[in-house]
Amino acid sequence: MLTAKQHQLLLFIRDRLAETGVSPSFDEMKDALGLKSKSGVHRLINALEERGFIRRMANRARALEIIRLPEGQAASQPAGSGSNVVSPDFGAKSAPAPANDDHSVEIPLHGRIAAGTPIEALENRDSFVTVPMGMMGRGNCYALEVSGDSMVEMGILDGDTVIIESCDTARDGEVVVALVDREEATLKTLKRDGRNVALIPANRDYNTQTYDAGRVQVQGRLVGLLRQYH
Amino acid sequence: MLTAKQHQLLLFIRDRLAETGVSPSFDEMKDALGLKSKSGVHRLINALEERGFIRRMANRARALEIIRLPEGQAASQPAGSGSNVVSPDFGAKSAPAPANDDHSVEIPLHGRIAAGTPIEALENRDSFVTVPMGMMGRGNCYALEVSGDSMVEMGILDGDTVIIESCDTARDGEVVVALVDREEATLKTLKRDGRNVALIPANRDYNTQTYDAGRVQVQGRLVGLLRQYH
DNA sequence: TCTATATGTTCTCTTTTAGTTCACCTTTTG
DNA sequence: CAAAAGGTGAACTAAAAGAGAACATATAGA
Repeated sequence: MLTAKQHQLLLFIRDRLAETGVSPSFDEMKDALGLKSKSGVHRLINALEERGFIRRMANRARALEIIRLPEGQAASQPAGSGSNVVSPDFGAKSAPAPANDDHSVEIPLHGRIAAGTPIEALENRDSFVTVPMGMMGRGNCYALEVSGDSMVEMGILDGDTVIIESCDTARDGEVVVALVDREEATLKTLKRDGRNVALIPANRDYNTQTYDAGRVQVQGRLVGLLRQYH
Repeated sequence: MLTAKQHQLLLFIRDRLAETGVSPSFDEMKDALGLKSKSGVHRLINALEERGFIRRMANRARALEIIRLPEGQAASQPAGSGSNVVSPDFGAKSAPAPANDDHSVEIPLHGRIAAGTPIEALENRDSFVTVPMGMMGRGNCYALEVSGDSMVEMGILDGDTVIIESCDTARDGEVVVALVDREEATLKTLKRDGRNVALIPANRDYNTQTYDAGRVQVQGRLVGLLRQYH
């Protein structure tokens, strides 16, 4: 899964975070790995992000976060709503009224989904997302956080939260969560072609992958999307 | 995740909250960090809010609240409210449960917005949209339905519902609802250029419109987006 | 209602720190 | 061998941080 250097860097970041609570800068990581240029670090960081081990805020200093660790070691709590989140108690002045009836539901956030990597199983069962009722499908739904830009041309951006309705079949042209070889979960448009199944990204920089139908398993279909701007 | 200063400030706020139950004022934070101006504190607070470590109420004095702490340390309970802590009653919940608490709010759907046409005033006062709490800004919010494709390259598609926080100013680069000549409302990225204001679409087929600042009135800024797939 | 005080927000300017990209080279590995 | 991973250095861009002042807003009391 990881190369030696990537692994080394990941552990260094973890230690720094645990010790000081502050992520290391590229220069510090460069020194820690004994490198002389930080562009190497840059590439390693990209690799770690692509593989779903860390998350970071684009163009922000020291904004790294560890999402999981390779085999064995326990991952730390991800951002967002962990168990220690406390709900605010806004005094409602001109504030909109809380929706106390059945206009919304909470569904579990099962993790992140990226092109070419498994869903992080994110066993945090205490991660939930509130979703407007109307956005749910009929079946059982859960949420995933999108990682990567393989679907940008369909308006699905990195960081978006997608609502997935569990199902094991899909119509041609639907966007689905597909598991390939029981390993890699991806969010793609599905098209069938005889015995083959095509998983089509919405980004010119990525290629359509075609597999034998037996290798692809549909896990759900896209029914909604939430995005927050900061 | 955090820079040294951000981390330092966060811990200071936590300690103050634990000791006195009251959040420190900007001046106190300024002194605690050894600064001579509180504008720096303001920026740090914004960074902490953006990263999801604290929450605050707009224009309220000493209204900070710690949501979580960086790796390791446990978040402290907020002063006044012990009752509204998210209860860890997972396990029995594999089916989505209705959200009967304050995780979502209903905001009015004010109509549709398109490039170059006024918002259809949609005086249906009975149109509401349910929105997850976390997606709201701090101010007064309302929803609009997007019509047209002038923002597709930012992942805002025809038919999407956008959440707008009412405000009359915006920072450079923010996506805003702008009223031109008190007539045409559009959803665009705003950039200032001296006396002029540019409204930039996210679609190669549309042109940036530049107006004298006096002709453009900001009505709100984009804070969230909802999309349903059928 | 007016006003003083405390507090929070914005703005501009400057310096420092940090992240990104690129061209090119070397090492490792399937 | 070829591809992928790793490494270097430099130029460039952007964010963080500090200062100081003007302005906005909330609250309580006259």
